[in-house]
Amino acid sequence: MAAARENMSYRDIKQVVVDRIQNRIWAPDSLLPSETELAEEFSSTRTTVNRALRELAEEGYLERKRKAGTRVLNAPVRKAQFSIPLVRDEIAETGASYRYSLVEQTLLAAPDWLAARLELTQGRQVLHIRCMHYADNAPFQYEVRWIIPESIPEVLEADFTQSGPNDWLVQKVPFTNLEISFMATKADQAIAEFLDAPAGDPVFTAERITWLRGAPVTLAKLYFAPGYRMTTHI
Amino acid sequence: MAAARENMSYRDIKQVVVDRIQNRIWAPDSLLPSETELAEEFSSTRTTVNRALRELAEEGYLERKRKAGTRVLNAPVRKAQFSIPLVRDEIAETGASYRYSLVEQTLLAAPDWLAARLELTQGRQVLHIRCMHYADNAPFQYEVRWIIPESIPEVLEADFTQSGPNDWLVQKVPFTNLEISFMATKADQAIAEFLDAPAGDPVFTAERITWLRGAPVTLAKLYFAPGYRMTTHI
DNA sequence: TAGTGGTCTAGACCACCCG
DNA sequence: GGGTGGTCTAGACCACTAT
Repeated sequence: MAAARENMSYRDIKQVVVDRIQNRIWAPDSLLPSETELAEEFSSTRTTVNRALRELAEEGYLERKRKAGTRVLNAPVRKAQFSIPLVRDEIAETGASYRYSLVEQTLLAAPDWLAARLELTQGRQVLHIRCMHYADNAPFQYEVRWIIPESIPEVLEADFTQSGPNDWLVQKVPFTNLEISFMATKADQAIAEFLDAPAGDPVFTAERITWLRGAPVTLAKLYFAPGYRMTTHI
Repeated sequence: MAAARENMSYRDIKQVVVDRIQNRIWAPDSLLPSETELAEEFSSTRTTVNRALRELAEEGYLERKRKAGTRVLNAPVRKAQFSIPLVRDEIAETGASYRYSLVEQTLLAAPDWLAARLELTQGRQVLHIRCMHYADNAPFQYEVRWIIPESIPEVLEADFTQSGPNDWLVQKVPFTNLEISFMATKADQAIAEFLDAPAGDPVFTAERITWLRGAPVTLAKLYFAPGYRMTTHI
């Protein structure tokens, strides 16, 4: 069968390994030859084989343990990757025009549920923003957001009438920790009105919490217009 | 400031780079020093620096181009990763007990929408299965699935009374291409009944299509019980 | 065309952990 | 204890692309 070929790149090796897994030459739960042996078979080096196997492990095909060796995973715990783009970009990518509109901006005391969610001490001041994102003038996403000025004081001077808090935050808050949840919620009166959907209808919802070096910066609830699907291929 | 240290691993280097990005020492859109320069600063080698920067690029922090160099990304197109576990495992992880129950199993001609969705020629025979997954005897997920026997003939002999098609497919279909979508749907009568929720309520729904070497194998619609959230941290 | 990242080689030491 | 993967080094050639 597959005789040793010359000049196999780590990509080639990945492909061969995946093929063998898919064709059950290496069945689920079975042990692969050691890196050294594979390097020999592929007339390659252990470094190159290592990279191939390491990436396949990251992709969920293999499990690797020192001494134990490399094993084919049977559970397809394949990792789905979603990129979480800015609404603006998400809309632009479909070729539609993007429009933003501010609905409300107020400074208020953090409601209890928010304080609990973000682990704030009570009575903290927060900036509350509601806004809309349109694609080709049709409602695309209704955004309800809370920002903690204590974590990012400049926000009190920011102007959200022309562009959304998302755009602003991206410029101000470099890279942080995120928690993203997806769920289905029932459209209340406000959501229904802004998304132009019947009240009570199901709405695909994302909740996104952002931290900057341990301090909570913002919580956003993103309500998507009816028909929205989040899709990925692996 | 940070003087060159000895023995920095690629992990250390990643950490330093992330810190510098977060502290705006390397601002968004700015260019990093070349790998060679960084290797010198960190008293390391280009290989090691390369691995650190490569991984950070995969994680969405950096953009790398030959000749152009390595640039800090400003758009936080951070990639959210979700693992898509078997229901059984997902339930087990919460510590709850898992129970499976078959609702219906029929062989029928593929409905038009399914044929279109899977790019089947019309009139193809499909196995239709409906089943339930319970966590601690409470409804957790209602599964509606179609399997194409032509792609995997053994399915006609399989027994789905004791365990679900998911478990069976995992054993039979090694690794394939997946398309996963998430959306919010409205509970119809059947969904409502099985999930023990009011009809018309929003239901978090996953649709999963699996291919085996280009041939469509199965389409599954997974309806989650009220309150379900899919969450990830990055 | 020159500079950057992409990749490979050959070798080494080490950490982990199964038997 | 010994074999496996994890990582690092030092060097090389190459592919791409900005200029």
